[in-house]
Amino acid sequence: MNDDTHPGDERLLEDSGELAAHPLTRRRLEKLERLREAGIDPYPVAAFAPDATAAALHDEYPDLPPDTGTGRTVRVAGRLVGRRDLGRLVFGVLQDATGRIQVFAHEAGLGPEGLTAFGELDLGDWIGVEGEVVTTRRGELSVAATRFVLLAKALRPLPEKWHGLQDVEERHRRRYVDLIVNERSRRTAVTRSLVVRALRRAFDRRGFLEVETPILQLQAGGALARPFVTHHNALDLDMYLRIAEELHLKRLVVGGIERVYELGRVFRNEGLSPRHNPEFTMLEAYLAYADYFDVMALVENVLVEVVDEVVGTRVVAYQGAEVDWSPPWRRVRMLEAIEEVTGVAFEADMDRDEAARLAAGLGVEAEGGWGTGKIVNEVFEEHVEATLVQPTFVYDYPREISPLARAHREVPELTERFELIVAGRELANAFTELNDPLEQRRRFEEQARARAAGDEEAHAVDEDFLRALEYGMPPTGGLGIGVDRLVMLLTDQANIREVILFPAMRPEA
RNA sequence: GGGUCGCUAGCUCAACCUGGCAGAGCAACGGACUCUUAAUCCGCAGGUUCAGGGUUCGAAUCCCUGGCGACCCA
Repeated sequence: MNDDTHPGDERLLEDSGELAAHPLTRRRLEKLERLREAGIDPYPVAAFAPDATAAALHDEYPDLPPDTGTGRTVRVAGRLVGRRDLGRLVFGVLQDATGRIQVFAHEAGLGPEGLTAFGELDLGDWIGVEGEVVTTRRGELSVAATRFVLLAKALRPLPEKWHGLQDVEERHRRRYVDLIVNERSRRTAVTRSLVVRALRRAFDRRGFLEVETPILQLQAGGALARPFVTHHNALDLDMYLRIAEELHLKRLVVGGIERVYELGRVFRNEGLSPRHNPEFTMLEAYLAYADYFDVMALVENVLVEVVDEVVGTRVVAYQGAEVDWSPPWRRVRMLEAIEEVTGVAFEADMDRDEAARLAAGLGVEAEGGWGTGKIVNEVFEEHVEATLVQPTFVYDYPREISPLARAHREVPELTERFELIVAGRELANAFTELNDPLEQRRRFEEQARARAAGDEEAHAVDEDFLRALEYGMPPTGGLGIGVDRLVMLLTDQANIREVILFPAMRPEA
């Protein structure tokens, strides 16, 4: 290597912008050009077909003694992430999708020119290596290269080999780099995929039909949240990104799909926080002939299956606590849970001002538009939710905050709704669905009044949904599971951005 | 929206409190080395200290404004 300029440099530099401006990347650009001059394509097509992976080799030869050959020739491919150059002998570290394997490069295998070329590779380059599976004198399983191929040249340097990429902002903005150098990020991404697969399998096995419903909607309903607005040019119409899957899935139950689910992205126009990303993944499922107790059993069974399949143990560490997913999970009525923690006994049919007075005693100031139900819910969220570490079904939620849930069979101010709380946060939300179209209309109208009074998260009246209910929806139980939160719980991640590969970020400065 | 903290070489971090030549390790570059495992050894190079403004003889450092991020609160 030297610093002489080479033919083509001028054009190269013009084409490559900031890469040419920095010495580290400029050297790589120059190397790229020299490869081309030497007739080597730095981005060849289908240049190499690997027939082995790092993990498979380690699995197959776990106990090979040091300094041993196997007589088996393999082709491995991946990114060069480490190199120890001893002159006439070079150790490389190849990282593929399954793990890492050492490459042993010496003259006996590659010849002098080949060895030199191997030494001139940059960390980050993709290569393919063919050679015998051996162990070195120190016992490291390696591929003793007899041939290697450059598969793709890397023009930017990798982060530090030991500490990796630590800067959280940079890890999220450059997830590709994060994944290259941070094992935990890769593991989290894999676990997420396993969780999603296990959820699908659990619902599929129970006879649920997976469907896809509109994300672009004329009206965003099914949850109490503000939607994103977008615009359809051809129709010259403002449209909304969905905030839930609920109303369409229940239309499908009306249509006779008795077990239905959707696992997809929903969008809520709210702030960023360690637990909120504006787009996140929700699984909603509906089953006919069921009530919320049936749904509790379903949620418990499904999630235990997922935990067993993905984690393998039922006690899972989360942020210093131990979450024991072993069923049965505790079940407690919301009002009882509040009394248990605060010592204050709210009643569902309590006068609104009395509820406000009790709440004030607990440091929760009721706003003007809040009724008893909303006040009670605030008290629960403020004082109780965070105390529920082990999986807990909290049930019988106030009607006021549950416009789509069926009224409680005994207490009219309540609904047959539950939330599953784990590690102090809501993981699932479910209810016996409200299928009385006239009652649903009244609930929508209550919401419309709240909306008119300034509550931007209040539910809008959805006439077509009401029309669907008017055709008759069977008794139905429904549920929603926050998939991102489930993944957080199973990967011990405190921040939702760690379980979303490309989390929402403000534009770079 | 408010508060606290952070942003220094490609990466990981010092120097900031107490203003006085901006440093180390890794990566890179030149060299040595046929069994390394964060290889080792010798040498060399690398900076818009997030941006802008202010104070000062002098600012990475102190002050102000802004940007991005983390955490807490709403």
